[in-house]
Amino acid sequence: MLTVGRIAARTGLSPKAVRLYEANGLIDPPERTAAGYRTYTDEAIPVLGFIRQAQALGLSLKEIKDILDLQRRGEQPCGLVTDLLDQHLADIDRRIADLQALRTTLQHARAQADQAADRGEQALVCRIIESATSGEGT
Amino acid sequence: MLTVGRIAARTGLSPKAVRLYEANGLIDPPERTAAGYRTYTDEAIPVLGFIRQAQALGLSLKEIKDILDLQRRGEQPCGLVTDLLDQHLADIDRRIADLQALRTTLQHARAQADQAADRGEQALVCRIIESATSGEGT
DNA sequence: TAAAACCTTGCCCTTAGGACAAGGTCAAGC
DNA sequence: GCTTGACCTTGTCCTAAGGGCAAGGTTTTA
Repeated sequence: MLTVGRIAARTGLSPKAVRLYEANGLIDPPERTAAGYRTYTDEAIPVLGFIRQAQALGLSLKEIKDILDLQRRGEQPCGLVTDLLDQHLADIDRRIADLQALRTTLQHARAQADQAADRGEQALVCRIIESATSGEGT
Repeated sequence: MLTVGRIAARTGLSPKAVRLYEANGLIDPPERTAAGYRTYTDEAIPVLGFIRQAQALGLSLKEIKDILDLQRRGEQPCGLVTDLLDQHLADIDRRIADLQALRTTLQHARAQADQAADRGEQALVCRIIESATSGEGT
């Protein structure tokens, strides 16, 4: 009997995650035993694998659901998928740039630390942070 | 009267954020008017500015609180600050590397899209995602 | 004096589950 | 047949850092 724990183990997910995908409409609710246990068929395995892949590409559960919904309605989701991939690519570029700017700011702040340590200075809290004049968050 | 809205505007924060910092112990609870309005003194302004700076460097509220607690106890927080900065620097390097790997994977997946579009293929959902064989999350 | 603009607390919402509780159920061994 | 351990069920609370809204009280301005 392919219970939630077993199918989770087979797809590298946690049982909780599998139930969450069901609750969020990414996978169809499986049959239940008389006692209420979820019983999956092998058909569910590749769908869960797909979800894992898509998540690894940075897609959110909602985006993955939209893709799966399209496909379940018999439409070809490739257009949506390419759009999403393009968006995420642009987003990742932005985030990399932000992190690199932050890295520079942090390094600058860190460099002040040693100098300040020598002089035993202190400003409001620690000159190290206050001297970091321009920093954009993630 | 320096109300929460005014001090928030003066420090570039939202009133909600200022109240949150108070609830989380980053700033001291200010005096209240008879009606219960928070009334700040000018002394609170640089502290809020410090919080903003530290956040811009990627520190969490909890980390910032630890720094401020040290300082309020009269100890010099520079040691903690340098430790935190070093940790965040290493963390940022990891995240940049992860994002760059993800970017490569995404680009690979995206490149498949156009080819698949030509052939009108479809796999489980869309070959685009399933062909992205190795992808590590953020 | 009346209305606009501000303040108060409290609650629900966001992501993608993790941890835990209380209780029911299945599989194995004796 | 029965026990025990491993598994399942639902439900709740928790994460970070607030945003948004509601109901109601206050201050300020016209």
